[in-house]
Amino acid sequence: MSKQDLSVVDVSEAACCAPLACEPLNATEADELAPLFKAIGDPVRLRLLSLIACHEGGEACVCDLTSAFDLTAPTISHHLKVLKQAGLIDSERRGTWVYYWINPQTLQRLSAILGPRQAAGLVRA
Amino acid sequence: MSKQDLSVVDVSEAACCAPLACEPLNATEADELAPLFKAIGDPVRLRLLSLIACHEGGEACVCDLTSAFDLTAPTISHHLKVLKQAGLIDSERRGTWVYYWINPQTLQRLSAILGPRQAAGLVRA
DNA sequence: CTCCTGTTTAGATGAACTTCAAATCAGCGC
DNA sequence: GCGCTGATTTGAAGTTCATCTAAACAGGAG
Repeated sequence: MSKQDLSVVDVSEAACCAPLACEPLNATEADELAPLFKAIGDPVRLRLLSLIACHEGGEACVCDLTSAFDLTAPTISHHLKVLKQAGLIDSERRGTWVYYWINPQTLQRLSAILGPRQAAGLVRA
Repeated sequence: MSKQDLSVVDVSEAACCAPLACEPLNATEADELAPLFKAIGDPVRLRLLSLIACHEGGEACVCDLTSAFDLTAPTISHHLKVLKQAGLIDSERRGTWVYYWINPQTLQRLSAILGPRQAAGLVRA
């Protein structure tokens, strides 16, 4: 708590246009960001993320997800854990079932890093 | 101007909000997209991509890139190959040096998938 | 042509990842 | 309590990946 709360390395959000194309990521930033992309760099996890995001109410229980794959429950559970540890999703147990939902902030952050626009509505076309 | 005409006007992709959050990716789409994310899911490759994107003229030669890492030239070459095979960058040899540049289309596509190009203004602090 | 620098390929090794089966944990109903 | 269903953890097998060294390839200079 030396300075303000610079908790997460947030990539100079306001300043430039395309974060990734504006100034080179340093090793620290890359080490922090790469695992997020790696987490969605798997077909199963990408589909899981999509299934959760699309599910009504914005959340889905594991049983719904498992039935969409030809994989065993432990495998799905493993992938969900990876996504959760990356901060892409969150979960909560309600009675018998465990529900997962998307963390929009994290997703948005990744999109912003890759994509030029979106930094502000005033960005030139 | 029958109703048929209207029905033809399909706004499947324009109407929705966030590709990933709109309707679930099927296995084929996920199998196609995941490798792209996996390609940038490595700290070295993410930095490489950023270094290339930021370099003046939009392109960088391998010698510039190699010097930014504590890795051997073959390792850098390997990572560049991965990025190129994913369609994220392209390259050309000019005399002694080989130059790499970003393929903006691919990058934009990934950003669009993650980023809810949602109508509402984004976070404006 | 021969050497030298820059880049890529080939092969090898150790770490990480995906997946499963078996076991364990967490609620719910009898 | 006991058993049942849903979900996660554990341990292990097979595969993929990142990285290196050594060698090959490409182009320019002497």
